[in-house]
Amino acid sequence: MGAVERRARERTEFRELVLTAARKIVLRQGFEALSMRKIADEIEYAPGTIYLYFKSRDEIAQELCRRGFEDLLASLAPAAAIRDPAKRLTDIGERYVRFGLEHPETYRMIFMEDPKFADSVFGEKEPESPGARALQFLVEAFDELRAQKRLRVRTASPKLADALWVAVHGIVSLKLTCPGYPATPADELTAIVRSALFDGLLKPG
Amino acid sequence: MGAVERRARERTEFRELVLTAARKIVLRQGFEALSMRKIADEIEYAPGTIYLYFKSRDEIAQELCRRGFEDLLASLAPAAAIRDPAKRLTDIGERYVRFGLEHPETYRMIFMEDPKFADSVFGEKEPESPGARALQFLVEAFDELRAQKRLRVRTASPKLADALWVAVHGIVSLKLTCPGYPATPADELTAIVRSALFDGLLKPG
DNA sequence: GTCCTTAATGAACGCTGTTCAGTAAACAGT
DNA sequence: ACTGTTTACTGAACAGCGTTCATTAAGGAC
Repeated sequence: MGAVERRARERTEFRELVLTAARKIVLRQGFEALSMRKIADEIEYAPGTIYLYFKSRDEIAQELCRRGFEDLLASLAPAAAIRDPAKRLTDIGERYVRFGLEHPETYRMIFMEDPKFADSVFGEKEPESPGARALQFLVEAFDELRAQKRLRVRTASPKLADALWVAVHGIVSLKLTCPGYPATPADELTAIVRSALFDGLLKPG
Repeated sequence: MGAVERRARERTEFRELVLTAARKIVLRQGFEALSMRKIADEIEYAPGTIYLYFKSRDEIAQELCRRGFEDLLASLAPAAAIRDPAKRLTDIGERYVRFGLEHPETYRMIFMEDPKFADSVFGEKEPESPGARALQFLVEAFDELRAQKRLRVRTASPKLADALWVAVHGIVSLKLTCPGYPATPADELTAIVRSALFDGLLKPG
């Protein structure tokens, strides 16, 4: 009898229903406006029902973060096709900033709210948390640059990757928080940071 | 008769009482735990009373931001004594990062929450909002470098100032949101960013 | 002493996350 | 087909939130 399987399927279907509704609310009204009662209204169930499928509001938010981060990774993926590691890093940076500005609510949720939400992306000690995977992408590019003897610093690749990450994150998060500041457009900031980092880190030519 | 003056004084005294209590709560329990009822409890007044002195919770939060930013500015001030503009910029960056990490709740409140809070620092169209004043501090240093012909880029000083700002902000805000990431310690990140920016922007020597 | 302005209250409204006793429907066993 | 049990779901309830407002108590003026 497939009763057990059917229940499992219905369970994931209901979770999907909730997450879809939650995502819709976050996109339309912002993360802070996400409430269990609004989700319940949206899917036409009583508020209590959601707690039969999710432990808490935080679990829903964390799942949204996990998926949002997957979206971010997917938007960076095309850069992998670029052979030259320096150009690849540039492309990743530009894509990262673009994603953040085009999906402000998603980006806020992952990188600017409570640490416990970011935990769902970076937290798990697994060797391969989604966040660690993304960073590895950067680390490899720096390793390639080093192998090609194009780096003029001895700084370890993971540290260079972190530095690049904080820089692009700074651009996105400041733009999302301070309306009107920084006055310089995001793409110009990205270009300045890129040129400064690369002219500073790479050998001429 | 000084009745009018006395009322005005009592008014600012009560506001001060509220703000002090609010600050205490934010520091002890975090910004999200700040509530009108907790403030009322702390100062031993009814919740409604606070509304006779503040328009809303947001007004209190904005005033806390304004003061928090003044504290940040004050913590950067000693850097002004440094003659060499490059060393001055380095010192400002280090002080900025240190302030952010040592006052996480204050920093969060100003730069990572709702844009309306940051508005109290950067918003007003006055020529001299606190935020604009702070940025001017950076702009002047870059202007000095340019006057000394030590810059190897033509990029306008305000844009270079913005770029430096987003970089240090990136370090602080990522450290505050992602526990454990970036793995590289903040001071190392600061050093990498500094060296990359300066080696990239400044002429050798 | 009376009047009037002002300060302060605390109950109320509608919202929040979360829990839980109660109900109704689906299923299993005979 | 009927009973017994498991399951899904509800909606009322609790504690807390920001905010408003009619009501009360106190202070100053004449």
